[in-house]
Amino acid sequence: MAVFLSTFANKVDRKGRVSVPASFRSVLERQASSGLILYPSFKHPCIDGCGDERIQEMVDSIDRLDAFSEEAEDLQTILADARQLTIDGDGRVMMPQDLLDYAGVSDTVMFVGLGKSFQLWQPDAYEAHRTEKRQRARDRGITLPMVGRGRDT
Amino acid sequence: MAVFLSTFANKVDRKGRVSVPASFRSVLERQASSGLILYPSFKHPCIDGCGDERIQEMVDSIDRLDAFSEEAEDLQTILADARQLTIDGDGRVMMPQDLLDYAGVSDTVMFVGLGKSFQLWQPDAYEAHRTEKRQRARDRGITLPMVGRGRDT
DNA sequence: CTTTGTCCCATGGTATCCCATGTAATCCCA
DNA sequence: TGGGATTACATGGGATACCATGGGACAAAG
Repeated sequence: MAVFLSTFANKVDRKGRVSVPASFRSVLERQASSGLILYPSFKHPCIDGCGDERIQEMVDSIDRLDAFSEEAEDLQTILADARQLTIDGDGRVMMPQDLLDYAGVSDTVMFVGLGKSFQLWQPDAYEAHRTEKRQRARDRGITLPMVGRGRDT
Repeated sequence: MAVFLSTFANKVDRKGRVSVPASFRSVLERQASSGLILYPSFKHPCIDGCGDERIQEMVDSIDRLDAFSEEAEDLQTILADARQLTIDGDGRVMMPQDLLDYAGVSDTVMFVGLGKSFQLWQPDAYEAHRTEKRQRARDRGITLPMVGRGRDT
């Protein structure tokens, strides 16, 4: 499995530790990620996460924008706010308290797979977010222009 | 056989396991799928299913959209709701309870081949769905423009 | 010396593996 | 072509391994 899929609700223990879902860990390992990277989402009250690979792509993408442009500066704040966490021997990470606060997480956090990246949400907030997005997708008549169609991939 | 064809009614045992129809398994194996992927259908009270291959295409397609765009977010809900299941040595998978609930399945589930993908239905619901769709096709006098005739797709 | 993060071990629940059985389809040979 | 033998497949149950989680011990930092 090479992508982050599905959602998992895990507990934050009193020491601030959280188990990273096993399937997410295997994706990260495949990326040769030394750990995982978290940063506050600028669109939602949640935490964005990914592996080294994805951050590298983001850095490259930002680098391609005009230097000193407002857009580039804004996006660079993502990098400034990002935290690199190491996964311990039991598959857990220490969650920074300020990120937990930002997402409103107290004792349970949801890992949400988004393909090449993932998010961490407070359970109720995620449920609301999910329903809204799903409804919107349905209303719009969801379509996905697939790349590689017709190929025998 | 390279496509998902026909329908099969299989039992969900008390542990939540279901045998994947042998012909479906051989299609998945041909795709080099390590398992199969299920997600709740947008349009019907059933479960959509496919192999890794198709999900990978979806991820790539979403990845071409601008990161953080609304469109990408809507589509990512599919990935968030998706589950990757591994097929065990006996050709079975563990069905997630919430997906069973979504489709209204209790003890029997129907595997419905749709060519490049498939669906899982509660038997009665599927029968109703099937007659309705067949009736509509007949009423409209449906035709099918064939593509790629002669190709090995 | 207190606090905070890391490491190690223990535990309960659950998914996975392995083996057994019944049944239906297929094969084989007369 | 019929009928017994064999295989493939779906299904059930018990044993095992994995995973999320909690707590204590140790080390580093202030």
